[in-house]
Amino acid sequence: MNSDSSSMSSRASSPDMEEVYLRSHHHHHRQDNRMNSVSSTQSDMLQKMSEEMLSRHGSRGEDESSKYKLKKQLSEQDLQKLRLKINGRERKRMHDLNLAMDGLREVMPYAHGPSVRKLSKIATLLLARNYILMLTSSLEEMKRLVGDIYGGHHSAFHCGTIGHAANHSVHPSNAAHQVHPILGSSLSSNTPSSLSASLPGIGTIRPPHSLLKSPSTPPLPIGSGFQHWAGLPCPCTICQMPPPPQLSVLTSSMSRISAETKDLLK
DNA sequence: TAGGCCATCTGGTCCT
DNA sequence: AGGACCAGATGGCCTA
Repeated sequence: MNSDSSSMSSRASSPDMEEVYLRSHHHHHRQDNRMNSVSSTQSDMLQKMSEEMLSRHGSRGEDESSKYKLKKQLSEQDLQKLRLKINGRERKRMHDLNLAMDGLREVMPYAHGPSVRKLSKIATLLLARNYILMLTSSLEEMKRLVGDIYGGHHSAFHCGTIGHAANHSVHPSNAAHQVHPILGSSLSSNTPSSLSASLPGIGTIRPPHSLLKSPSTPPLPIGSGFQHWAGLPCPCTICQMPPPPQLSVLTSSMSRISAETKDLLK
């Protein structure tokens, strides 16, 4: 499954393809050859197309019939140009969609790199969904815990004043800060099952054709190696400095999750 | 070689 | 009318 961007770009997904094609029918590329093979019969196809349109829609109203008669009246070359124009738009649309998919992959807590195979589209979407569910759940739990402990007056203090300043001598990405003291053992004791209980979607990467089950379906364990949930960020504003390079402390944990997810998706 | 994934083409439908 | 969106079909590439 090699679907990296280089291969993608090699597939003539450029919006300019249409123009290139219109200008010349000399193709050297694999994809171009395919297009050429398509276009070699294109005249026949277009002829068939217009004939089909007429026969298929012959019983329709006068408007539609005249519409297709009008289309029939277009020269073969015009029809071909129209088809290529439409194809080009569709290619561009799909290309943009793929760019958006790449953008989504970039912000996913997933090991990136030249040696790492890119997530498939379906895996990207499923992982993104689980990631959002996880973040939402984390946020809710964070709010709940802060509310429980400080009665909703969290903003009036800084966590450094309540006894874990030592941990703040390093950036939150430091391992010493992975389990936030505020959250204590309740979080560090989180097991995959408890996480799954609060996060029905997490760890539910499924085999093909059962990929889109509802979150209420029993989730699969995301991997035997995932023993605890650490790495929740400090909720206080001082600790909320922008995490380099792009994600929060959750990244390390989610990287582990996604690495195991990737294994499941192999 | 089968299956997964993908890009592309195509016709239909909906929207502006 | 033209463009956007969608889904089906097709065929190529890659991996187990």
